[in-house]
Amino acid sequence: MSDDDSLKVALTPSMEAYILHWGEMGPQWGVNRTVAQIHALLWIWSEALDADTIAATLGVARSNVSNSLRELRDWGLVKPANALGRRKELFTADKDPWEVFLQVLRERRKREIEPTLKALRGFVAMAEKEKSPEAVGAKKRMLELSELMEQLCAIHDTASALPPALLRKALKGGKLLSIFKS
Amino acid sequence: MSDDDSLKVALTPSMEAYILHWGEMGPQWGVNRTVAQIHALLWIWSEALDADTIAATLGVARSNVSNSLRELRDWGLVKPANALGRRKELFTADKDPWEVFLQVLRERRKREIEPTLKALRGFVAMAEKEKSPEAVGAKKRMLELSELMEQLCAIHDTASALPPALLRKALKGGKLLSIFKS
DNA sequence: CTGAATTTTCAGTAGCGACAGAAAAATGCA
DNA sequence: TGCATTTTTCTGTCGCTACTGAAAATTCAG
Repeated sequence: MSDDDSLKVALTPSMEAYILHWGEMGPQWGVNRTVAQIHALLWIWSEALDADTIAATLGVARSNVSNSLRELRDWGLVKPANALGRRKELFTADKDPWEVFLQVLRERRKREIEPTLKALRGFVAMAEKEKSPEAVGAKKRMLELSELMEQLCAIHDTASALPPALLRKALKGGKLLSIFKS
Repeated sequence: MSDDDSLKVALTPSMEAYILHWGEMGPQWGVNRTVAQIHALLWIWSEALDADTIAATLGVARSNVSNSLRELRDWGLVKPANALGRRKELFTADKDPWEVFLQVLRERRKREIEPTLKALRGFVAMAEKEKSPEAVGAKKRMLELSELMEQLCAIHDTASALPPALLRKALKGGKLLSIFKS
């Protein structure tokens, strides 16, 4: 706590606890601690914050904040808020949990699922030339896996084509669940 | 490739490519490269393999395989196959992509979602005592987030209560998608 | 019970990513 | 256009995790 306290934002205990917890979760979701903490801070704090304030509040280097903010922008989770009359840039995060969730889903699909699916199809093509029994079984499995991924993508496509409000309502109301039971 | 080649299993090019790719994906899903590679190998290979063979095939230390296999057993992704008359233990992975996917879902829920949900409820309780406008907004958001997680858990519960075959059929047939459109 | 085969644990190492701090670049007001 | 403010890039360090190889423990045949 040797930082410039004058910039710090006054976190309540619950906010601090939340930010710390989120920071621990981050690594398991493919972003590092600082990135996750910054997102947590911007998500929980109503007003937009500038980079220096974030750095002071979280007790990390200014440069670290700069890099982390870029990553969050690449993820589509943080956007610049225009600073009326302010010199410093301000940043905010979308506050709607569903939007955040769906955005992470979109991004992970783009970054991981799609490339893997493409690679998988390549492997299947490669396996066409391989005639051993082992190779035949492997090819079959790789094909099944790619089909699974395609199905998941199709579900995602349909769901994300809907107006968000409708999607949320459908899931909340348990209407979705009924389909499984019929 | 200075290992004992005599134990190695003969991977086709497509298998090798698949294992390498999976190894790269692993870290983004919360397991390290070796763990992911071993799972890929056991998944793609029809017969059960012993630890030494795995080590030789992947070119990693025997002890590394031992630890990784334990982790995979903890994830419920690999199980010992009884070695009829063999001294060495053999291991296999479930070959069904859907089963693997659902198992990962189950496990991640148990390890990450549930504890976070519990923590979140604690934070909300903590926030009850905090009366500033900022704290009120934060509490509201944390509550919304916990509700989102509860809904996702409910969907997961319903889906996993079904016989697997039925679930797969529902998803494949696109029946699921229709609910969104109505 | 003894000793070989096998697995697990342990301690040390190496490599990689996160991070801080300094230097460079960019921005925008006078 | 010059200068102060702010942001980004760059370089080096630190810490952590994955990994190896060796030692310890376990298992099992004879």
